Amino acid sequence: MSHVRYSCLMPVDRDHVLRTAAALLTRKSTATMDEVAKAAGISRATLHRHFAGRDALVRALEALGIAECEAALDAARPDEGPASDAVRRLVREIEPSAGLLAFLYTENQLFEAEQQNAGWTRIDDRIAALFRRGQATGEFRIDLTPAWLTEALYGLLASGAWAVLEGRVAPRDFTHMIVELMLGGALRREES
Amino acid sequence: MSHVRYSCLMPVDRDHVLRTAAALLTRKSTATMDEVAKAAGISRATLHRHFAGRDALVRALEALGIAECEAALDAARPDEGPASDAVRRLVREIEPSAGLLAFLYTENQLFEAEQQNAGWTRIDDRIAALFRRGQATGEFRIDLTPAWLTEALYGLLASGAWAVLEGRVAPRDFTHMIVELMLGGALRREES
DNA sequence: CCTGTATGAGACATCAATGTCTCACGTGCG
DNA sequence: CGCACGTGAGACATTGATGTCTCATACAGG
Repeated sequence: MSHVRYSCLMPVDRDHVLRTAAALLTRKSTATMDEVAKAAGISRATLHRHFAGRDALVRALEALGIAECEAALDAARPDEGPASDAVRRLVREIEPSAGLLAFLYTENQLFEAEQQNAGWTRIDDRIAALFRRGQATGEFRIDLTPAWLTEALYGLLASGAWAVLEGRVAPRDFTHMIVELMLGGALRREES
Repeated sequence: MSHVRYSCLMPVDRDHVLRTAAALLTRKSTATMDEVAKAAGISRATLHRHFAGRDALVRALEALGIAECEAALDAARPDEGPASDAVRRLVREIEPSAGLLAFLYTENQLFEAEQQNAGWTRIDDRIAALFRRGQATGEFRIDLTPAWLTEALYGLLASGAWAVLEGRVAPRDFTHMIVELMLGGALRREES
């Protein structure tokens, strides 16, 4: 794994293919292998050489999404300082992956009875733990369960990604919109 | 259109088929016509007699979703009283349709360049107007745009519907969880 | 220069879902 | 009773995506 072999005109960059596929599937979750290949600038044959099939591609995207989520969680230091600041850091870190997350979030509805990737459970637990910590310190209200807050955060990330995609929200406002709604809600606060 | 003809054992109830389909597609958005027919307790042939194809079925579901949303908006009286109470009424009224809405919300990602049903625009406008009214009266903060609040409400409704479906949230808490997060956010309020 | 390797293009079979059709059955109605 | 109507079951062709294959090409390295 130390030396990479470059051979032809364009030595297919697995990571580039995955990111292109993620961007496409975020917009059109039913895109065909042919469309994914064209979007990545490679032929369908080559795409199929690197990912055995559509399933394998989605699984690879899932693995990428999990990896990015965990990296975001690590970078957000969810155990340090006020929980609200940690939530803000988390959303900021996770923003670049929001589109991919939105795709996987809806795609996961397909994983019905099957065992879902253990990575998601780990991420769910870490995020729920953050909200639980905030409740323990008195920062967060306790009538909203950590599980729901976690789920809601996913939903808002997906909504935010789509809203930006369709031009209903400015990209630069993404983090602010999500964090402020998530933490403060729509009601105007009495100056505290 | 005044008298209905009953003919055979089970005179297919169009509304029943639609609601069964909605419930199924909420759980498995890729269900086939065969699965939809089985879920509704009719044969694929009969299903196809009532809905020309999958497209027609989805369109019918869209029309149903729009109708239920508008009915919920009417019942919620969005122009009366405090805007926050109106939001609460709206979520309560829309709760039974949340599953269908969640399906349509993700399905709409497919309506890429096509003209989306004008009904959604009308609903978007009415909900956005409610948030705008709340901002005008000083109830709602003004740094979150009405368009984003509307989008976020859709996202939370979908998240809530799925969370209930998977048992992560108790059905009876649905409205409370959504309204409280939407309006108040996760932060604990200073006693106001 | 020659070989190895990965690609692009395209042909091909396969499979699942769809849409269409026919036919037999059972019920309501005349 | 007999007719009309809607249904269920199943056969059938069609379509679109998928997975597999072959072959020509182009570059890298020896």
